[in-house]
Amino acid sequence: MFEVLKKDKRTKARLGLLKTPHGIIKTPSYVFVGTYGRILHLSRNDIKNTKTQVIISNTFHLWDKVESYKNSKSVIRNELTRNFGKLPIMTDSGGFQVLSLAFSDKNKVGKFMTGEAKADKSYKRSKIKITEKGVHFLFNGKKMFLGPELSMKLQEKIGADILFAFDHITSPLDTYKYNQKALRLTNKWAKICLKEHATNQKNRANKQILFGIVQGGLFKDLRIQSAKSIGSMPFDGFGIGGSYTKKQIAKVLKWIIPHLPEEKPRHLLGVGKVEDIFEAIENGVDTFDCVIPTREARHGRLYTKTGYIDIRRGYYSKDKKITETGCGCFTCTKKISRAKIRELIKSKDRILNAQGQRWCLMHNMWFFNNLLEDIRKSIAGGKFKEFKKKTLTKFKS
RNA sequence: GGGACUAUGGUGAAGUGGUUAUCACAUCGCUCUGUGGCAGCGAGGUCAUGGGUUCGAGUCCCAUUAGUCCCC
Repeated sequence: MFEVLKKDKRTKARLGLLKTPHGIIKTPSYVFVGTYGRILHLSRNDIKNTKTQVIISNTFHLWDKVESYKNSKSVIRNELTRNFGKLPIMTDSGGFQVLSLAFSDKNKVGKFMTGEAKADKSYKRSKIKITEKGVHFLFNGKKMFLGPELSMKLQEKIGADILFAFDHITSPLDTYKYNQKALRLTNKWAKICLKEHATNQKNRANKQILFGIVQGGLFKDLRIQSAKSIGSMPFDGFGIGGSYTKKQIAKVLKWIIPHLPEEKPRHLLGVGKVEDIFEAIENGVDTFDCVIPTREARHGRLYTKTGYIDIRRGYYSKDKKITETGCGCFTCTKKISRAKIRELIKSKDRILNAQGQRWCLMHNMWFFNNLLEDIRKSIAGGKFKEFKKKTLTKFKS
């Protein structure tokens, strides 16, 4: 299922192949986010043009579909394949909603996650109730419940290639004691997920892959404890979860990675700025997903080797150059100028605006896929460190 | 020559005389890390100019200037 092709001599970076029922992922690889089972504004052909290898959708957001297609098998998987193309797909467990729904205001979640809201006492986990069995919460005025068994059942029906166990994420604002409690639940739920998963896979032709999730917040002993316990369970791979204040990702990874089995793949959940990618890979991460390339594309931020540009700025209104000279993305190859992209994305017309977003999406996704391709080459050539230094020196964030 | 109307950030508009002048678009700046639908947050006006009335004027009065329209 997972094959390590080469290990970097100076770092923990590694080159690998992650084999799934719907294709092989060359690792390290970026995983793009298609929460609702599609990438907004992109057709499967567009996605193909971005060299995307794998996409992650969200169980929580696809829940409705599972309900409505209760009796017809593989309908959702077929729909995902229709939207994404024939690609390996991951599904997140819905565990993250434990956090985001608890704070409902989406703008606050970010702050909550990065710990920037330390002084604000209104950040309380007040809108949900977490029990031994899972999480009770209100959504659109409806009382709902999601737990490990249900998450596994839903994920089985959605039909992704790689599934994640239902975990309990914490925030940098949570105390040691709270993290301890959360960790106990994550471990307990992990076992339930494994059991449920085994049952679900019995009659499946193409077995789905299941990743367990390491938690433990920003506490070294809890992280190590979690890596050891989750790492010793018979998962196919491991997700690394949590939320971090800026620049703590590498530190946490250094605690965890030594305690995870070498032969199994590791996925870092929700992280993916350019600098973070290098830190993650350097510390032994194989895949990672993040909304940054797609969300920022929709907001008009385009990535280049020297940093990003905010294409909506007036400065670009007469800029006839393509986004980046030498870029092989569909947008740049089609010679869509910065001025044109700006004109479209600034448009109040829905259709035109969507076209602008599409050009940006294709550029950014290609940019990140290309970067990862270069990283893979650098590991293959034994020059990862040099490539990291060269790239980050040039790239100004 | 006579009369009417208008004059508020870059643009277009709102503003019964009373705390830090409102909105949209544009501009500039910041943000986005297990997203979800033309993103969010923030900055820049002292209200054409000069006087006057008033405790207090963008808001009332006068003059000047500019523009639009009408009459001769």
